[in-house]
Amino acid sequence: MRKTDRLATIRDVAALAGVSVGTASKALNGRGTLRAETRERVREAADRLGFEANAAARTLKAGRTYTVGMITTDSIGRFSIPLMLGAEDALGAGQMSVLLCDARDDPIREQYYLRTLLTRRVDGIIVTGRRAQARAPLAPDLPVPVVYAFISSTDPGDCSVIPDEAGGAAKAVEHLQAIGRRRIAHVTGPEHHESAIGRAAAVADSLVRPPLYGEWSEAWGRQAAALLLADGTDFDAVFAGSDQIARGVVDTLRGAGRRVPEDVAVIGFDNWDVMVSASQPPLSSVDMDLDGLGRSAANLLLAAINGEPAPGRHVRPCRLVLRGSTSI
Amino acid sequence: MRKTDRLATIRDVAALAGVSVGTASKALNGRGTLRAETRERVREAADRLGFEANAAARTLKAGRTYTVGMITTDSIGRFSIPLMLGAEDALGAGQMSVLLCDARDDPIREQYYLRTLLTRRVDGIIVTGRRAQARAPLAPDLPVPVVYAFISSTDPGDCSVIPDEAGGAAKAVEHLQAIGRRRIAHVTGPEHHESAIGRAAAVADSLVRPPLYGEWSEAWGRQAAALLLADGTDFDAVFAGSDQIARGVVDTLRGAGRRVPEDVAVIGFDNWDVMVSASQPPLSSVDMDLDGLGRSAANLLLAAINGEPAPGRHVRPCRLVLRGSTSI
DNA sequence: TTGAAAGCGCTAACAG
DNA sequence: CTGTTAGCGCTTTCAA
Repeated sequence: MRKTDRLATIRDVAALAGVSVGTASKALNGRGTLRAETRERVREAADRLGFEANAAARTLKAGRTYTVGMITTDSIGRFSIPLMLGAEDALGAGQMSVLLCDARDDPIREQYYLRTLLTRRVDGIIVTGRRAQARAPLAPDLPVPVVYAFISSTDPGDCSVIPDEAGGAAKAVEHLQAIGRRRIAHVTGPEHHESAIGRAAAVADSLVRPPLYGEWSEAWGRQAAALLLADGTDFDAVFAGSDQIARGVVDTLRGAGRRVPEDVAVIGFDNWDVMVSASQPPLSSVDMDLDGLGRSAANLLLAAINGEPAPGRHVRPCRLVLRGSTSI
Repeated sequence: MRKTDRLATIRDVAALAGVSVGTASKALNGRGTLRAETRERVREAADRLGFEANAAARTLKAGRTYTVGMITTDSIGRFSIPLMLGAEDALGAGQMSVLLCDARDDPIREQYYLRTLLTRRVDGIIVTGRRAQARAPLAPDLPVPVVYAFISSTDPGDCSVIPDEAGGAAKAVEHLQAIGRRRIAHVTGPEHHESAIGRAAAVADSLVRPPLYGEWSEAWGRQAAALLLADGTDFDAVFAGSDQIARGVVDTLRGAGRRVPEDVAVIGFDNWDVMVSASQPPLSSVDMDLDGLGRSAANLLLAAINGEPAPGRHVRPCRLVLRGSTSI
């Protein structure tokens, strides 16, 4: 970068190169037909001045900002981040920048950000959130394409990309069965939480007893495991609704002398590195591929921006990652 | 938001209201002297058309974008997030938007993003990263103000906001001493890691034995605790370099029959909610106030944008959060 | 092969 | 009190 104080304009470049601004523009953008020597001279001048074309001016002319807005409805957290990174990655490859908006569960903030994004004429908007759940559309009839990622829109005409949580849960239980477990317990989050419900429903038929609903915390995992031990449930596997729960379960089981995975195999959900690797033994877990979800969302958005919208709910598979808690 | 397909321009508004664009502009921005009735009529027209002023046009005129770039040098992670949120919060209050750039430890990416931000004529840039460490400046002589947050710039003339890690460490040890502990061990991260070194140096005089350096992981915490138990060190407190390490320490101590905090008091570092609350007992920990750091950085950037730069390293205090692992 | 000029949407200075 | 006009920086016809 050069040491200018005011950023150079194309007029400065043109002047320094001794050409008109039109010529300078062509030279810098490889348009039109210019003498190679002229082109070179302009490039050099631009270099010397540390010239960077003013995006606002370009936008004004082109009607495109090459910017998308990313709104996280609830605060940015563990789930939104990989999503955002995936999206940012895919968008960056297409030279798009990302405007970050953290609405923090506040509808007022959300609408404020929406207006900001509209004012800035973003080419599109990605909406994401902390939990995989349907939410009301951002606003009716927006003049730019919108893609919902992780969360989905209640309007089926909107474009949403969501993980196949039920499928992931099924995979977990199928694996437990494949390693010979038949008495599977399920410990998961709150009964009013869509993810907890959906995953539980997907595995209900294979459970040795009704799911235990509680919080998404290690403490609940410990509590639930104690409960299972206390009430005499005969179980040889636990499918946990989150890695935190799984870890609590594992700790308590081992504390009570049950071997993991020999006596009880355990599978978590989220594949959260910190949890799965700190657990003893390391946790097998269901990975929702948030990164891929974000990338998908970004690509769907890019397609929509280019006039090829793909409305509807796009469901992406989860994958099972196996570690010590299910393999001996 | 209205159902237009192309966003309305001020000319549409003016036409609908039956006034000139100049008048419309004044009406919408509360400038000049207009009849109240006219003002109202224009406002209504704007409303009906769902008009949002084009930011690019404004930018072109005003020379300001009301946008700042946020570059995370290493990938966005646990430390950058609260920072970013704090900054975004402070900036949002000033109507500034944030362009997110994740450079992922890749200098090429970083320079690419820098150019993007310059092209977009951001009013300023915040640079942040995963670890509190000095780094080379983004580039020499940038035409916009830059503030480094959490990480700092090796150029003392740059503006950096960093946590007082040494102070935080001192606080931790002072508290341990205040509750009567005299034989304090220190288990921390890699010996080549600035944070580990700085914190260890700050407490060296109060330690019962040289610090144990290892990884920033629970596994290392467990290992180190086992080591302390095995080599016969007589200790009644452990100051851990991270909450993860602390948690590993606690688990192993309890497993070996030492009571926490009765026999050994433990303090962690980072005050990472997931860790401190899942630990049994909950962990006392040093909080670097990343959120406040981000807010500070944003405010320093805003000041610099307004022509009042505050170069140099700004050190912000850590605070000790007390929980069960140090109080009986 | 190059230059001149119009115009993207908006604001502000100046006329009327 | 309102309208006209110039100009922010750039790209893109259209002429020369």
